[in-house]
Amino acid sequence: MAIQYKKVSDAVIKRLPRYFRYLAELKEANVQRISSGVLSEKMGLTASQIRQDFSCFGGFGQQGYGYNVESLHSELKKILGVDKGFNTIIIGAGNLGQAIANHSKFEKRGYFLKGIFDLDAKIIGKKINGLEIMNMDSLPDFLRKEKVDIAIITVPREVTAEVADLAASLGIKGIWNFSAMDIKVPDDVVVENVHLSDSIMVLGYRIKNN
Amino acid sequence: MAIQYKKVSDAVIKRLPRYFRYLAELKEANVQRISSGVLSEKMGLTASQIRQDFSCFGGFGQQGYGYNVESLHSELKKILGVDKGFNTIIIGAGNLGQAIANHSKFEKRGYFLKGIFDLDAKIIGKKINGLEIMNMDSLPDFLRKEKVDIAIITVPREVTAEVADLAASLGIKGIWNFSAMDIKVPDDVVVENVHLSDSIMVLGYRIKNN
DNA sequence: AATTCTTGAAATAAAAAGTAAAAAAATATA
DNA sequence: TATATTTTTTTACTTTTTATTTCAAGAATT
Repeated sequence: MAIQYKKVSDAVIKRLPRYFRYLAELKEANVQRISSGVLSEKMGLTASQIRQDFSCFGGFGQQGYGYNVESLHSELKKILGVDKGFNTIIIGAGNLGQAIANHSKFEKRGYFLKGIFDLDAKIIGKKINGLEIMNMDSLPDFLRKEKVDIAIITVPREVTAEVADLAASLGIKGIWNFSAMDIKVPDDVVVENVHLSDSIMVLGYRIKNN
Repeated sequence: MAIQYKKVSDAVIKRLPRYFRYLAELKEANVQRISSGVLSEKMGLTASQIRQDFSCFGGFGQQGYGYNVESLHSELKKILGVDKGFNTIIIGAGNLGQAIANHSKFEKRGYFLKGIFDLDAKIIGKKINGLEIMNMDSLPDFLRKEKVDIAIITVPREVTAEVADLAASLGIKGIWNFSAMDIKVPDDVVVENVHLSDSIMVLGYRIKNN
């Protein structure tokens, strides 16, 4: 694990994927080095903020030179855990669950889909992106055999709590929650919410008040 | 438009949909009134924060009584614009676009899908949730005829900027951006990002550092 | 060798967010 | 009706978080 001297602030953490995206772009464009000043213009941040952000994780830059794009990109990869990758399962093979399962980009970026589960007998057995939808009943056995880090929960509201509890009790480390509902699990399980309906409501509010 | 004396902070705005959800639940359960204290326990916030949040938009409560669930819910509805609703279109009818189009909950909550557009000749004409996927070419005409507030952009990275510019130039007021890319549009267009890959990376980071 | 860049770290400043508490208003109770 | 209680509203305060500035030191370039 990366050495971390003090707690990194939330704002910084949320910027990391964005840095990662820009670095990937620069790498793509065969840019070898970049200074915080140039990057700041590209990203609409201040140079000093960028330097401070990176310095939370150690000194990746070099005075008089800037940052090496390739190596900064791979540092970010490590920080985000994308280098080793994460195993995932999807629970809930509805529209959204299937869309995520089909989203090949996630595989490329180190999030490996190992299984898809649902309760609906009508779709169990159906293949999505090469994986058969399995019965929820087989989830405990499955998780005992496979090491899975992340459960992607795309089930209806009503069963969300139950599913989250189950996943947590089976040793899942993180939940990516797409249900319009708050999840309560022990502290050793991390929850990241994607509340789509909340998100569009915020958009609506901002449109009204813009 | 609701009277707004001073700028409401971002943190408050982001909590509004959550309040809205909880109020809906209470209404569902036929709860008539609720005090900030009781609500705070339910939601894991302090009573004082809840009162302060609501007071940004005017006094909806009554001393000695608390908040009337029904009327607070409908106030929130107005604040979020859900009462009048928003017309939307989806640009990009891939996996994610189709999943969103099929997500009937949005309709119920005041986001009305008026059209789906794509470039891919193979899927143009196909019906999703009762709407035919239209050719991007017809977008300008379509937007001249229909009053559309929100463009939901679910196209590949490469065309995101172009599509966003187009939508903005045609009078769209808000963009719900699902592309893993930052969008730059004039200030009269609001952008709300749902960067799924950013979100899962943050989850990964947190798992590693939990 | 001198000059120019550019980082990293510490200190500072600013902003945002949350908490607390007094004042006011309505309700409930006796 | 008077009084006690509840609970909001509003303002002020505190804390936390976030961002900026400054500057010494190191590296590259000329």
